[in-house]
Amino acid sequence: MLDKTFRPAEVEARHYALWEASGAFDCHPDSNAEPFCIMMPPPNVTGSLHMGHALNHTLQDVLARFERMRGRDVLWQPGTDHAGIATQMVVERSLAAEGGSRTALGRAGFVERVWAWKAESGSTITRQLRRLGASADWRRERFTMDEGLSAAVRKVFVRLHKDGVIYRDKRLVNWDPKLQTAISDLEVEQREIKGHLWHIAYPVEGLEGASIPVATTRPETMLGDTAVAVHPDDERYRALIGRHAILPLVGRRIPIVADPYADPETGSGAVKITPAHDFNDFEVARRHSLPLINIFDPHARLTDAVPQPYRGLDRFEARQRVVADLEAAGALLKVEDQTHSVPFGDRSGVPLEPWLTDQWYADAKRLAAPAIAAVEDGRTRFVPKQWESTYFEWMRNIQPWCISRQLWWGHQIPAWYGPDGAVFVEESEAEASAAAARHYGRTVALTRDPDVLDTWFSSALWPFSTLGWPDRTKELARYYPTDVLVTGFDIIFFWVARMMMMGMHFMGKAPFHTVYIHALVRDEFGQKMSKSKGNIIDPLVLIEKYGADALRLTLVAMAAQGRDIKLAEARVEGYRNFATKLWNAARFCQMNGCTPDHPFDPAEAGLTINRWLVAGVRRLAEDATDALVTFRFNEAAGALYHFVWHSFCDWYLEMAKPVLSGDDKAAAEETRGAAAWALGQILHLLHPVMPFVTEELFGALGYAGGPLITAPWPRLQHLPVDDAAVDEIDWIIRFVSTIRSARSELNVPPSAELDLIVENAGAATQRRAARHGPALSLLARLKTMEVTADKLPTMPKGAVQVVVDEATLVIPLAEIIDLDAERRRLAREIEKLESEIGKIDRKLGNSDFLAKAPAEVVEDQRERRAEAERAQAKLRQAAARLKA
RNA sequence: AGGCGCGUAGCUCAGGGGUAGAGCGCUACCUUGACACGGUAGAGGUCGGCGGUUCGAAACCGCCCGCGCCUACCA
Repeated sequence: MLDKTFRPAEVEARHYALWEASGAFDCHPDSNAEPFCIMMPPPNVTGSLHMGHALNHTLQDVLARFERMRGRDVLWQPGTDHAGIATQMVVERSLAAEGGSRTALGRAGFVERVWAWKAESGSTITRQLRRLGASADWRRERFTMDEGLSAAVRKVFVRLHKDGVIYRDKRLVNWDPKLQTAISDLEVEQREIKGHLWHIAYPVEGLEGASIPVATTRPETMLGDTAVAVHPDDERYRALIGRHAILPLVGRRIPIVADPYADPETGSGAVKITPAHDFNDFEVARRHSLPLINIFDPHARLTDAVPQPYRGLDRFEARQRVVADLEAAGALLKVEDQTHSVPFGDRSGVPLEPWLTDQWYADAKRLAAPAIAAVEDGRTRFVPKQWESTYFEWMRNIQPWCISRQLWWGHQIPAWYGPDGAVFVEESEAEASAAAARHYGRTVALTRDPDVLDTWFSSALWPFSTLGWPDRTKELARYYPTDVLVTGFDIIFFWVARMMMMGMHFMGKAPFHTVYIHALVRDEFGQKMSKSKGNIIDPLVLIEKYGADALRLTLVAMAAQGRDIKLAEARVEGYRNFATKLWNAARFCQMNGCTPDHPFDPAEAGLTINRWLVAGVRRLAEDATDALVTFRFNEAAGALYHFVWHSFCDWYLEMAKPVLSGDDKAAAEETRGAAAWALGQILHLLHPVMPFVTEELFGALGYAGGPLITAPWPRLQHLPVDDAAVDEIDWIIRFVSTIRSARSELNVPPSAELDLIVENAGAATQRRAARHGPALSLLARLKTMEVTADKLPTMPKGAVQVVVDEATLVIPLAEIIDLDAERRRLAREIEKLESEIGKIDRKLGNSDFLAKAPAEVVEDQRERRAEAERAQAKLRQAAARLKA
């Protein structure tokens, strides 16, 4: 016998281990089944499970389990990402804690240390994904720095270099002075900062006492100025164009140039040009052949290129010093408060410096073109569709991708330099040496480029590198292109776009047919979860408290397309209650012999309730299937929740009770089989969302063909939908609800059993009442029920009258009834119907409505009016009889 | 500045040209042999505002207001 409540912890561990050991998660490359492949977005190896992971992997697991049950050969390819910067920072921090440092260890020692860290701590996240129930094929788990994947990276780099897509260039990059590395545009986080706008007077050479005012938010950069620009049409400064200004504090002669970049409306209209430390200024300098003066070292401290007093100062100290000196020199015109955005490193959290360095770039524009086309013509579609415009917007304006990083942890760039700086890009040192020997005509010593690649470079290859590329493996042929990618919108640019580009370039096909973009999980007030706000909800805590199924159902039920999820713990609790409800429904079935050993043919059900049940289950299966196929996860969850609770438990099992304990043995037997069948179908349909509780119940009730994880998905389209049975049960629900409502409003004690008279009963009502007497009595708490086609000649004293269809239900309540309450109730009902009739009359009185609305809509309104009027007449009559 | 999304019950949200929905919360009653993590019945809404299209708009279109996010720029 099942316990009174479901206890998830023990069940989850047991079933997960069984599933994994039984090979249920395994793909079958040799099978004849149609493949279905999902590439898991590899979580950072440093990661631990957060709500975003929980949502992302729940949705993937729902799809994987659904398609597996539908008979597809599912490969859900798992793995982790080496996460260059993040991992290097983690290991550096732990080194620092023990008094060591990266530089003290040296490169080889440090990398070894990171691998040791990975061996010890790198499986945290995958262990946690298992807790969630993720049914990935863990045998195939990959890591972006595995040898195979690393070989793929080298091959891609070399090929793209030979194709001219990858090249080396000296230009401004976003430099992170804390991490000491370049980063890509995407890793820049703009933050609004309250700062100042300093207006500085630059004296003009040859014009005694004249100066040109410039305005800046970064006064320290003036030390690197090499020009002042004004707009060519700006009357105020036209006379100064071609002259020179004398840079205060430095004394350098710098030209005053005309350039449309200078906006007369902004600042003073004259803009200082610091080409080595500003992206716009760099372009201006290029147009005017201005010199570049690099005033920062890699730590963003001032170099020897600035006057003596400032050398070696940190950029923030330098600012104070420069402002003070300008003021002392009388060159500071004014200072205004100004809010402006400042670029910060998303990992380091410090302001970035545009800095001139040699880096490796990928010509993303070239790679983007086929990737754009693939989405334009629908080879890859985004769900929801509006994300396609986000993708297009970025891809069509894509900038060169800086792919080198000055780190130690990552894929070292396969480029070697000869003694004269000639570069040899090859997949191995031996090949590079050979190429160099050919180039120089002799063997030379080569130096390898110390940089590593952007982490996203290797994840861009994930859809094919994990399948064995560049080898032509069976898996690659079978599972690429993959079916659906499930991910968050925050990495469309970082990852999705780059996989599209690399997939098109190297495989000739887009890596997925569908990209399903889900929302962000926020706290219950809509705030982004963050450590600093302290509003993080830990999925593992929720799993422990409510079970993985409850968390999964919550996330799935709230995963409406295109909307963020505001998660409150109360929601998880509510869905945990659903798991308990399901559990108890199964317990009821078990206690009443509604078990699968009782045969039932759903196509041949005899009893009305069972025919109704079959129709309901069939529709549920269709709805759930449709919803999952179209990624409407929330609708699938909603349909399942509603059917199980409000159809199966609230009505079916209640109506089944008198049958199960009744005298009709055949009816009881059929109902036992029907309940068991329906519960079995429900367990199948719920399994992708709630794998643990369904698997447990499936086993505990003795269903055959387990485990459920590999059981076939219900296909019930062939089953009958008996409209007459549906109408009949709807009538029962109306009948019972009407009586309950009256009882409640008149404060009839729930325990009181009533003697009911149904008068004016038509043929259908008489037949239905006769067939469902026991159920009606139980559900409406009746002692006796008398049904007559006639109208009662006299009303029993103190009788309540309610209307169901054509019949009037007369409930004698002489001892119990509160006559005033009953009068008020009737008046209220009549009033309600009156307003409804009024509404319909306004429509029917509109000749345009009659002329132009579809006939069935008009007819429907007429019927509704007639019905309302009939009910109202009966209630009026009842009110009259009550008085008498 | 541009783009995208959102505004529906106290809260969190579905829905979507013809009866206004769910969960939670709230109120009353009920420990009835599956379930109090439960049952029954209820209260609660001019669907952000203004126009337009339509026989009919909460839904479609336009504008406005408010909120959120993304991208770009900011001397």
